[in-house]
Amino acid sequence: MTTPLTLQRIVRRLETRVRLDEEDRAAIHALPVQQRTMDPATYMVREGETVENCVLLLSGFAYRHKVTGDGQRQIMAIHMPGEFLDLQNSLLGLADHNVQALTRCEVAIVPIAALRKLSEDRPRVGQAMWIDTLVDAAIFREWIVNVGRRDSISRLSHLLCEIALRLEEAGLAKDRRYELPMTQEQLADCTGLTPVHVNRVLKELGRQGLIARDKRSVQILEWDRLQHIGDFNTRYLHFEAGGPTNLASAR
Amino acid sequence: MTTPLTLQRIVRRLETRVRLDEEDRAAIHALPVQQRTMDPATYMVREGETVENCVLLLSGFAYRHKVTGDGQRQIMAIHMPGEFLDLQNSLLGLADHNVQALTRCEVAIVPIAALRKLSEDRPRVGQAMWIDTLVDAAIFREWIVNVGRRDSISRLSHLLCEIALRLEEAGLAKDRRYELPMTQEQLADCTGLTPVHVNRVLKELGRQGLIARDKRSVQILEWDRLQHIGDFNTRYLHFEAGGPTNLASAR
DNA sequence: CGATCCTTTGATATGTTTCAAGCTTAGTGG
DNA sequence: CCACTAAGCTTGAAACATATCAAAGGATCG
Repeated sequence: MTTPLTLQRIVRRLETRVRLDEEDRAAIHALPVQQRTMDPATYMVREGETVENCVLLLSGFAYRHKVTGDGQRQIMAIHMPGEFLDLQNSLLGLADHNVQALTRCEVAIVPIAALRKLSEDRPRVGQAMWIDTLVDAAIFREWIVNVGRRDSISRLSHLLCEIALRLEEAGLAKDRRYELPMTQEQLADCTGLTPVHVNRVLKELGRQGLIARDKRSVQILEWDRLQHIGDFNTRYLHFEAGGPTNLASAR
Repeated sequence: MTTPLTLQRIVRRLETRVRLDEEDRAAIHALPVQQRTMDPATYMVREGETVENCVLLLSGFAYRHKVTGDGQRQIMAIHMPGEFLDLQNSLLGLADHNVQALTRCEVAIVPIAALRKLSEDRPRVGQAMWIDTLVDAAIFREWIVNVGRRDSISRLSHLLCEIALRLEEAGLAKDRRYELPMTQEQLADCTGLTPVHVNRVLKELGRQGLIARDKRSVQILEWDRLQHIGDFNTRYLHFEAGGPTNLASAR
């Protein structure tokens, strides 16, 4: 049941922001973990349901979203390998939004009760999980700004910058090139635009020589200009000092 | 230095979501607290600065915001008496947004270091503070939806509903009537609209008999319809079972 | 190799912004 | 207590960004 490799991953994730001691690590290694694979579009959490488990993404992408009364969807976050998905809902009873697999995903599943106990027995581990959710919240805030106050070109530029840096930070991309795991419709749902308009804006970014696309692959050709157009500043991502080393110009 | 009354308030706030024992309470009462009054528009936290203190709002209103590169402002949250203001920034090093007094405020100030230690010594208190920030995050998410996918009438209706319920939950308003602590420009900054348009929409809500305004006072005349127009559902506020008793129709 | 999902493009419609000016209210000093 | 000022509210007309509608062209996968 316990798969050492995935627990190793949890330890690594938590240790990026808080120093843990041997006992902390041991407690994490004692967690009951189950590993699973999920097909694209599988729901990991559904709005209105009680959350029993917490999911750690081992591979693949997932996203949070809500659907409005008239059926429009808004994506509130995208998640990449190494990130916790359900600390957000875990301590709050009923889930207030959906979490869904974007691509095929491998996940580690931990019962909430175990995490809750862990956070009581090993306060520093609890603090690390808390900080993890605070970084999520910082990104939510930036998205409010993005969607509330920037025009369509800035919005998409901002999103492309964020994804690039988060992927690089996670060691999943480099040289400002990556495989975008989303359709244009999903990009639209991230930015509060229509798919049609996303298409036009992406074309425009290409025409201006800022990015190059080939199918789902994105290459940022002019990082500084794209960052400027997207009004993008890394502060809200709260990378540790160090961060993606090859992106000095980004900070 | 320690003012028992304000500490009492912290205990009450934290106890709404996690059961605390005597030792937990004692530890909270041992916190070094300073009380202060702040004029409207005073900055409590400034983007880019290190956060040394955590502020609990005792009276008055405050708000979180960022300013974009071209000088537009987006408000990401408004806070009312009884709420913690800086748990969000506290554990993350540099603040990624501003927190400012909306009205004259009385606040209790606690050094971050003390809170950090408290959360290690008394894990359940740490958990309570964590949950507090998770509720903030839930509200951030709903605001992304509001600003991203609802039209101007829904957006403002939604905001008016949220403020009404949060005030009532805090015992600061009843019968769906309250004093709105914001100018129309600030409402615009909450909803990603222009002040001019906020004005027109408020007029429209009045014309439709949904609300009545007199200066800053707002009375919601038709709760059910306003809630419907605003696509408003309380789930994301994560009130405890019970909640504002006189608002059965709201849940 | 047909079917489905995704992307692209054009024409038109619309909600919201922008600009500009007048009006009201609250606060301040003479 | 009035006059003055600044801040906030209200209204109208024109401009603009983005949405909507519609249809065709690619890609992907069983």
